[in-house]
Amino acid sequence: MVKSWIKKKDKTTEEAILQVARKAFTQKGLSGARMQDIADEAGVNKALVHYYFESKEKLFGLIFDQEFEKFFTSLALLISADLPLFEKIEQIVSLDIERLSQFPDMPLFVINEVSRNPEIMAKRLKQLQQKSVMEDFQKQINSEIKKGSIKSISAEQLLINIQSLSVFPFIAKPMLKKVLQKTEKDYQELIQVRKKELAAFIINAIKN
Amino acid sequence: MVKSWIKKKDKTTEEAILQVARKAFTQKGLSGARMQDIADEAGVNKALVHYYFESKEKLFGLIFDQEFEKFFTSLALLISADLPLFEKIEQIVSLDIERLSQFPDMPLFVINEVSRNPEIMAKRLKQLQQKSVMEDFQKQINSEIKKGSIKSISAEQLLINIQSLSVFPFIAKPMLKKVLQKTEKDYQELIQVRKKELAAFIINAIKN
DNA sequence: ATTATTTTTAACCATTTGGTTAAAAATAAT
DNA sequence: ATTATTTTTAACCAAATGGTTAAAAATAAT
Repeated sequence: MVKSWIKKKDKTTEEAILQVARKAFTQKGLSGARMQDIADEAGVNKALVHYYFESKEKLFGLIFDQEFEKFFTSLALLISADLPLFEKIEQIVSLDIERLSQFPDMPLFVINEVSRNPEIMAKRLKQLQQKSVMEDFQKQINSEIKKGSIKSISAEQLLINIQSLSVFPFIAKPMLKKVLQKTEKDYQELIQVRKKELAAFIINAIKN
Repeated sequence: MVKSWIKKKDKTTEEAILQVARKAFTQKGLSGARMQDIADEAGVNKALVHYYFESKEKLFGLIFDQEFEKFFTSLALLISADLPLFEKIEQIVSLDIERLSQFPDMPLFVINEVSRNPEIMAKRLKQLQQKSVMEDFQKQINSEIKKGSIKSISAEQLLINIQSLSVFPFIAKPMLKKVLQKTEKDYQELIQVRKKELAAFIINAIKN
């Protein structure tokens, strides 16, 4: 419990715990993760974990916030950015797949914990929640539909489609790997192919 | 522990437990579900749950098998069925969304537990694992590509795309509901719209 | 009716789990 | 150097958890 009026020399212990805890929670979930395991893997006494983070729920909450933000940060900005639609789709797909490659455990973790306890999101929604984001995107799409450059579709359905196609292969990776009998290397290759082909797939689906 | 050489009069108790256990496991996962809760909700003593199903793992295994089968049954058949490609896509999407509407907790449960323990799938893969299913599908697609009726795509990528678009909105439902600020009714309506539009979206994406 | 078998329960048990406490060790302030 | 403060630990604790046991209740067989 760092007293703020005292300058602390290093946060390495606290950070080490947080890092280990993130791995534990994202891989095993709130109920599956064990405080003792977190302490052990961080090489500290369990009481120290409580000393820094009070309770399992508080620690979990911290990590959830960070992972949740990873999910939506920059995505919200991109959705309502001032970019040609097709280019925007390309950038969203590209951003998604890069982000997901970097944090592969994140989406299943967030989805899981929101499913288990939907209230957890309440406070955390800031950007996407702002109506203007989806409204602006809808306007852009309506304009394209009117121009006749794309088929009729709602902003929501299009956004769900993009996120489905980007996120699902990461969420279902262990299952898909087995079903399609892929090695890790094979599967990563498959993802790289997706990164190239996905935007075109989506654009073809809506363009006239 | 029903002795098989004796005819048993009713399976209602065993079935009641199984039903309650399914709900518990699909909603809370293996580590989140509690044997005591299952017993309580089924209105029986906890020892009786063990009497019928031995251990938590065994009970979980039973339910996983059943849910896992829901995920793939009839899908494997459809994929390699002798149907025109576009019609096949329509039927797969239709089957998926009906199945998912009926068992909304199933996909996240299966994906989760496979992620937590990939070995769990090993024994359970029968149909899709048979190479002929994906091979037949690939042949059909190759034939269409050669004819020039669709763009180049691998059977695997197309299958992943279809499943992503169908399954993700169910997996991420609590999150999407909050983000898009939908009531339960709104969201179900959104799913119904998808059921109509999704096949066309996919077909447009690949057709020349 | 009596016996055998199956189903169900209450009472336990050992282990795990999140969490606390008091003291020790390390570090900083004076 | 001494004191104050922060960091870390060992030893606990109560509750929860999966599981067991022996006996009772219910049902079936004779």
